[in-house]
Amino acid sequence: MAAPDRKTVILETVIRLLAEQGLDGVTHRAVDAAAGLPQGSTSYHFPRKAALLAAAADYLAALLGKDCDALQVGFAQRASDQGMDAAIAYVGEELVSYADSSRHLFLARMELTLAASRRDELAGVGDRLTDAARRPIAFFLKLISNAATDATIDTCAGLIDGITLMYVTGQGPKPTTDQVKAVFRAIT
Amino acid sequence: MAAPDRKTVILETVIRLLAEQGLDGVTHRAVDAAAGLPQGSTSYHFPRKAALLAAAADYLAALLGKDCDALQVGFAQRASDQGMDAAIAYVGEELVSYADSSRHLFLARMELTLAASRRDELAGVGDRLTDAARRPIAFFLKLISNAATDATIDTCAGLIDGITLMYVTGQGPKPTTDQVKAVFRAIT
DNA sequence: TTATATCCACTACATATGTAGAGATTTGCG
DNA sequence: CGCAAATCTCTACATATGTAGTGGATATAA
Repeated sequence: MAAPDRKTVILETVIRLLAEQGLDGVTHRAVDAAAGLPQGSTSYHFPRKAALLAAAADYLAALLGKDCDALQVGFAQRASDQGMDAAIAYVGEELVSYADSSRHLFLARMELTLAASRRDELAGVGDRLTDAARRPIAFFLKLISNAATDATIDTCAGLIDGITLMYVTGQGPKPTTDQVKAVFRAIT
Repeated sequence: MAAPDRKTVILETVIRLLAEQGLDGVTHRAVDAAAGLPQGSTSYHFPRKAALLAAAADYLAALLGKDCDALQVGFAQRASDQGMDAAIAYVGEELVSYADSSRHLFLARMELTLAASRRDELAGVGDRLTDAARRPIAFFLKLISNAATDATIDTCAGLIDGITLMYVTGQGPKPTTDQVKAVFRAIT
């Protein structure tokens, strides 16, 4: 944590603002203020707004990647300590509790995915984010089922995102591990 | 179609802009221009931007309601003409083809739901939209299964939204009727 | 018809925003 | 140290945006 890089501070603030205020809450000045940096800092490091958003998306994808790595490490530990079943249960629990623990990461991803789907300057950003979000799903899918094609993974990732979105926006109940497992089994 | 009401033209344009450009593409002047109305028209009818968005959301909810009504009428016709199985198949097909036919309605709903979840001025908007989107899901669910609780309907609506969102943003494959049915069966 | 209220087109203005640039400051390195 | 390069802070400016106001057109009712 010692002396966090300026750009990193900015990108983390962008992700937080995306989650809290949406795309139009992200302005150069708003980022400066929210990060406690002097006005002009964000403009200096990311003069183009599209580049700022693209950089934030890549940073977000990296964060998602780290979470997925941690998940796999946690799985491996439990698999050797408590056996396969407990390890699988752990991954399932982590996936659903992720809706709470990483609410802002999820919301930021939704904002960026939506924006990327219609803004040419953000071409590719959506794919990188989706790929990062797919990884833990694919991991879990392969744990509980042997037959997991790309199409199946896509579908499951979409399903998980959907119930998470409804939950996170206050429009639906919190997903449960059993539901997730049932859905996965139904698809595969 | 004769002499469409000014406010209606404006609200339809807002929904189109929401889908095409997102929340930050919706400004009073942009709506005027996209609707081919003189500058100031949108400002006159909806001075507050929050009121403009709320009105657009209610209009969108009404559109979704009409589509659902049409779905139920279509179902009733086919049920008497071709029997129950064909009627159920029809509803299932309509639900998945909706991702294409009403792409812009779906995207606008996502934008508004996301915005409503964090902006106090839009309180209630998200609920009305979600309720409208839930209706056809609930209808289909009750057709293919007898046991359909509110929680089940919520979950299924979220699942459908998720795969639709991934498809519509170019991040996933097009959902199929079989998948939808399988998911519904798994949940109920 | 006239009176009246609504609807409409246009203009005005304060603020917010993206972007650029000019100095000041810090950092890396011989 | 001394100097060059990178980094930072601040200011400036053209445009975009939300919002208000001002007449004129139009419809409606007595």
